Amino acid sequence: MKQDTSGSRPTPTLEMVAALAGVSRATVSRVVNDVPSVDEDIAAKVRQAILAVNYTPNRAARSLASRRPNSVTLIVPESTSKVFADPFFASVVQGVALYLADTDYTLNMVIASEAKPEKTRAFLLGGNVAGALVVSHHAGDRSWTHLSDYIPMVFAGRPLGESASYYVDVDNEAAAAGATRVLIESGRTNIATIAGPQDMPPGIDRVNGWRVAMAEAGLDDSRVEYGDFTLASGAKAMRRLLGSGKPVDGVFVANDQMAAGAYTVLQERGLRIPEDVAVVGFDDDSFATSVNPQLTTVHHPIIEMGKKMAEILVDLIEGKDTARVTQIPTSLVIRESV
Amino acid sequence: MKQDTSGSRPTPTLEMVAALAGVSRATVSRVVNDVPSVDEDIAAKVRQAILAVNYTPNRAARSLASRRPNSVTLIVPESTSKVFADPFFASVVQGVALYLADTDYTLNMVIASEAKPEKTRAFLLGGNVAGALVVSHHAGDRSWTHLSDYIPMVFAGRPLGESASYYVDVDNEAAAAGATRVLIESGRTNIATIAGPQDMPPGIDRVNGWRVAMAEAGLDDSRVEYGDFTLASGAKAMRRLLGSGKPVDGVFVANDQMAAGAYTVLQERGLRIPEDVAVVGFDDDSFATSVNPQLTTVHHPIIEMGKKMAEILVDLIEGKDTARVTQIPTSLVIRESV
DNA sequence: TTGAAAGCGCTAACAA
DNA sequence: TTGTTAGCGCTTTCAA
Repeated sequence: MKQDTSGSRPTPTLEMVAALAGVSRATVSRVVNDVPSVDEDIAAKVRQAILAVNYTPNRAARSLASRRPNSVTLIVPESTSKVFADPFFASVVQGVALYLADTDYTLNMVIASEAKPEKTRAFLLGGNVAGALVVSHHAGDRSWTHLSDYIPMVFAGRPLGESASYYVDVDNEAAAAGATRVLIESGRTNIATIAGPQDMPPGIDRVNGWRVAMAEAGLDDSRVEYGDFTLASGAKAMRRLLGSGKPVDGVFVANDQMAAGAYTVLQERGLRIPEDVAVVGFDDDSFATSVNPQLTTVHHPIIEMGKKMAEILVDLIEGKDTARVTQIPTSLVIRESV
Repeated sequence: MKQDTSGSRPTPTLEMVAALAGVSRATVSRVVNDVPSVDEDIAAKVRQAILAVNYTPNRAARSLASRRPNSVTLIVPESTSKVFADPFFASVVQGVALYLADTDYTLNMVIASEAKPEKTRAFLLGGNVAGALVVSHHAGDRSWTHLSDYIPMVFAGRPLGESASYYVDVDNEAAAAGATRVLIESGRTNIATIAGPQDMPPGIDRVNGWRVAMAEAGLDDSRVEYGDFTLASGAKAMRRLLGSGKPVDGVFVANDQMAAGAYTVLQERGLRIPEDVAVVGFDDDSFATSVNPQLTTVHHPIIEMGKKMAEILVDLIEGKDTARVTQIPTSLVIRESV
């Protein structure tokens, strides 16, 4: 870093702008905060002065004087952050950051250590933060729910069980049903599913969606094998499906990673996709396109989720009332696997 | 959020603690800031009062009064954030956050839009931030380097070309050479490499490491095919290697994802790993263990990188002098592919 | 519509 | 070793 030699002026303050524009600090403050009652000529002069001295408001002073924090916190439970490659996390953060960029709120992040939650609690409740977002990999994790009583909080994903908190999610069940219908409409009749863990909402909702579509078509909805959302578990589940002796000509897989696992098994047995068995995935992550033939899947708009979470949080902070649950629409991406 | 009904007291202030402990605010401030010159009995009394009223310092006030910002910013170039599944990013953030958790600095994040960089610039230079970290996927991206003249900055990864900035990285070349030696020591003699893009430092350095090891063993170092670090590109490169007619009994692949791609080709040709061809990867990410047989690879300590970056940044902020380049050690993870 | 003045909660000389 | 005092840079009544 360069030394702060000689005459390098201090960071410009409101005061300096006021002096240059020939008005009071209060007026400058009003201009900066877009208070309508300012004479347009004066406002223009002030804005010019702001540009001239290259003024940026001091956030700490602003927050102190206005008695309201200007940052929101993203809480990442330590367990989540341990999941090494977590595209979900990165994309939610991206969406959140993109939304907040257009507001006056700054985004800060904490890793919430399960060991000493008081630290995080104190930080959040100490009046330093306007609200918080929780991105937990296990969408069932609600250890922070109780803080909703004190500051605005928004969660990613439907909670397991009842909850009075705000959250945004996709309609996993409806999307899964839609994906299954693609299989059905392609003429497949022996359709199985590789489901996710039944202790997290996406795992539960996605099989249910499959069941709904199967039932409405009058097809057998008993062919389900479970995985844990990893590639390896998808391969194992596919092996079990194939080993059962019953025919399979279509599979709805609860996420793309497991679908990629299923691909390996299908292909090592010489089964063609989609001719012999059609596959539909869920998430539309990097696995969907890195696989051959490319996977038809449900697009999970993670960045949008992040944006929506931030939007709802800001609304909450500003006292607007909003719905507790927000579902963002998914879409089906038709590629080559059906 | 619960209503702020009736007698709910305001956030406790220094003043309240002082009153309760029967001392001046200055003394409380000293205790909070661990100033040594405080009488231990008084300090104890103060600490008790702090607990009693559940006091948390107001960060804005602190920052304002001390005239120094208490947050550091993580800059994520928009192009990086577009990389959907970026485990690298998530892990660096994790390391950074873990380190900062034990300091008084708060971590905030901005997505730096390439469209309007002035916004980010203004934020960073407005005196609101003590320092910044840059995590760019393309380690060559140095569009923020010039800010180093004004605030402390630390980058992830060796820059392309010269640079006067601070950065932390692994010694890609040495690590690649080490990985290649494992292949050599296992008795392989026809060793190829699948290299990464030659416009980013890791791509360059890793082939060079391979060359070093090959040369020192007196082996032919001409068998190189290039990929772009994706799984698909690794598969293609492997296909080219196999199609060349020359024998291959070992491959050093510049990252695990491409190694996974190479696996698929090897296995579809009926070649056994490691019996027919041994493979060593680089990164030790989730691909390394999701593949069968599990991949022997170089462990890239990303979280450690994040921690180190934060550590160096804090040192810089506090005026300690530190080395411009910091290399963190890698290790070889021996699994089943050699 | 504008300005004067009183703080926001804290730190940091300076004095005692 | 402790307290007094004067701000940090801004917002926000209140009066004009």
